[in-house]
Amino acid sequence: MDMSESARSGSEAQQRYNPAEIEPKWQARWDADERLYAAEGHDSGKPKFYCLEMLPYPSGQLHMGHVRNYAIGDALARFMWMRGYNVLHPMGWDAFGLPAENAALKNNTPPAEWTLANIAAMRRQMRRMGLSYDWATEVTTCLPDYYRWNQWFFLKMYQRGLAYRKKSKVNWCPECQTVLANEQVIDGKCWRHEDTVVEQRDLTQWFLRITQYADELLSGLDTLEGWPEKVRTMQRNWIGRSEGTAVDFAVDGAAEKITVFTTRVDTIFGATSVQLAPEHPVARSFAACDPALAGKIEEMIAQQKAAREAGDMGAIEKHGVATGRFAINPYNGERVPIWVANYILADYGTGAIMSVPAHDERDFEFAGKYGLPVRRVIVPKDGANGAGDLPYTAEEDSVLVDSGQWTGESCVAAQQAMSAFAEANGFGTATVTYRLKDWGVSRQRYWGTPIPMVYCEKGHAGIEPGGIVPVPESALPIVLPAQVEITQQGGSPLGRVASFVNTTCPVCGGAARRETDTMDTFVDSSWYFYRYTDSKNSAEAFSSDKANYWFPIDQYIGGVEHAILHLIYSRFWTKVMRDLGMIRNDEPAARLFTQGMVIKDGAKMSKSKGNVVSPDDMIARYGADATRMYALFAAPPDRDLEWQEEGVAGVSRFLSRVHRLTMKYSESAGQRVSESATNAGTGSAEQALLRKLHQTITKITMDFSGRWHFNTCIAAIMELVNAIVASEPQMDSGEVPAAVAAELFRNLTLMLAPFAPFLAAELWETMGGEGAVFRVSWPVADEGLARENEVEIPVQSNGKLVTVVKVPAGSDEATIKAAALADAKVVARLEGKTVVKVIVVPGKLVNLVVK
RNA sequence: GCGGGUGUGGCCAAAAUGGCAAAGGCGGCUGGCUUAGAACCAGCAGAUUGGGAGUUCGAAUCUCCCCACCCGCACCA
Repeated sequence: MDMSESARSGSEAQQRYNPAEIEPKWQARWDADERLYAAEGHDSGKPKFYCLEMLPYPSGQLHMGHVRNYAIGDALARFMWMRGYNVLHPMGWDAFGLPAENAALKNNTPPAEWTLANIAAMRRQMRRMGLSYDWATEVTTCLPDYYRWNQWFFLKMYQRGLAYRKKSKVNWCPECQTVLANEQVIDGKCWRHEDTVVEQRDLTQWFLRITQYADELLSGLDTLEGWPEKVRTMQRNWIGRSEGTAVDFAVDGAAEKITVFTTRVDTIFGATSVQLAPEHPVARSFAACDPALAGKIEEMIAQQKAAREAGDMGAIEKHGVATGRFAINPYNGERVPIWVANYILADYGTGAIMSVPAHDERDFEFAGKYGLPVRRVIVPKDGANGAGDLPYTAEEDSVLVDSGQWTGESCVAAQQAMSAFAEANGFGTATVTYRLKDWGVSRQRYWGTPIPMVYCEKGHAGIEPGGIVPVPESALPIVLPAQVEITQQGGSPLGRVASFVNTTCPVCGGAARRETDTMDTFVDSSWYFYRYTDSKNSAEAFSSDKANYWFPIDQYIGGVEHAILHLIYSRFWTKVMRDLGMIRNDEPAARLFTQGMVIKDGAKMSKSKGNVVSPDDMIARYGADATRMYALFAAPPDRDLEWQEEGVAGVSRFLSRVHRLTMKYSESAGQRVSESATNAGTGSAEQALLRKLHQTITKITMDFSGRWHFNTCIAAIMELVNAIVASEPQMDSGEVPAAVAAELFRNLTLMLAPFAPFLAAELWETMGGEGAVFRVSWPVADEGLARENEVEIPVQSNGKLVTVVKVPAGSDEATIKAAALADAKVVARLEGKTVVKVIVVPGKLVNLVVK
């Protein structure tokens, strides 16, 4: 009652919290100050901190996933500034890609225009959110000053044999009208069109030799301790390294041979057939003189295609057909039948296997179905001969039987010995196979980086007619023509631009045609974070000095959906740049954080589900501070977050409470704290408040350095504010001195700054604080003030609470025990019983074990 | 099938190393202020932590089994 009166009788300073007023005011000031969020030079004397969020595709609209991602990064960047770091916090645009072409078709707007307008709109939204980006370092991947370096890298890779062209079976998305990399095919569907089945086509395409780095990409994962284990596991699986042996089987009565890949060469004496993929060349050659077989193989291929299109490869039953031909096992000269089977993958290993039913689940099943013999050649070391059920797949503590000269050896030893034997006798070799394939980067699209290659029509010395000639570096960038008719069919749109296609050979000066495919947009995002360190450089992609200062990224933040695609390409690119001598780091990011999804009504927000919440609406209704703070408060950042508008309203209410309190006490809060608060009086209310304050500082500081449970940080701030509210009478009466109030509100504002920067800036100014609030030093907890001087010790009897006794903080075991046993309730409880044992945990509890 | 994650009041969620039957928010309820509502303010109620067993003086926390949901990978030789 006093309170509302004083609130009403208060001055203008007592206005209500109105984010619609204070946020634009601060935004205007921040926008006008280019140096505000600028990183300092290498000589700043401060430790560096590179805080990075994944750059968005400029669709034109920020969504809640972005808001969450950027709220996390922004809180961290501001905190690190307050901790005295030199922070690089950039933002950019992953601006090439198909949506711009689709929009062009739909609205008849050129992709460039559409994209740049979207970027402007989203930049505006980011500024409205108060995100602390250094816009001077902004990178836009669709501009020639950026993509010329894609071209430059491509040339470097070509020189080193890392970029090459080959004809192969590729994934084709009929919707995108372009090929896709393996990583971009999800369950047989396009990563952008989850209902579109990806087809297989034979095309000549450009590839980047990522497999050359397969081993390093794999072993490097072990060094990435700051990455989520989940992501590392996903990448390990994706790379799919597998050690084994390639063994040549001669085809009986023919010159051909079949090379099989096996990880269990030790079981080869148990091989009872050889199985070929339907597409295997030897299968084809058999089919050529066997129409019945040819028919069956065609059927198999057709069935597989149908299954893939139905997205249901698992449902297809394993089946095969005997070719009537035989292969010779080179270890024992045995003739085994050659089959063609639908479950053998043409593009893994050699597309052919030896089938060992006794020691492989799948071979066992297949042999059972077709009555192929099962021959046991491995037994447990200590078990009786032939003991145990088949298939027997263990390798540990197992030995070979019926395996010629290797009989009696352990599996592991035999694998090595038998590989060596094959090598020595010229019919095999130890081999490593990867699931990872080279990265197909050609796209038959317009809106991407032109591949800097031409085809010399007549050819010249060393180049056959139509041969590949790289464009010289001095001719870069190859600029994307502006006037292009975008259509949905008929190959790359660039192919129809005569002025682009027709050129001259840079070597012989004769007629030449330009490559009309463009690069996969994942090329753009593979190295953009290096460009941030030197985004205006027109002489090189970036200066090594600058990159070496800022890299590795100290914290990278983004969605887990990029665990394979973007994050494996980026790691590859980093290693290539290192080998080019441009950087020293082996990995792009020391720490990676993958935030959870934003969910609404139990499902991921999506237009098709109609459950999208617009950030603009939220900001208009509750303000940017409340919106972003809610995104941090509603769940730990790594978990999925259910968007509940009432929750945003709750955060908004909390902020207005902070505003009201700070305004009410702003005069005292504005006083310089002339004497150290540790010398303040000893009133219990003020002590309690100061204790709470310093406990809160400790907690938040800890959370920022470790696990980032911002939800609990914010909850802790709420607790502090609740405690202040509860002590309002004491503050009004002066029982809590003004100096203490000043200490409280000053620190409250500082702690709020990473989460609600607009309000923090406003309150800081009101209190007469100097400079930008997020460049003030982060508060340091005073342990003496945080410590309780008296602690409550629960006393249990057999684990059940009996009472609570108060003892001075730091009391020793004996004191606590004595206090507990002296308590009236305890005495009553113990009547007629025997205390068997007393457990005292100093500072924690007392547990009496009684009978 | 394999790998990873999650399960705490009506809802979102918190609880280093096991230690007061469990923070904070939303929602609900009561009261104040209001012509009334909104907003605001004061206060209240509400959970034996998916199920079961075990270890322990003591378990949301450790172990084992089971259930549910989610996310990766999936005929990889």
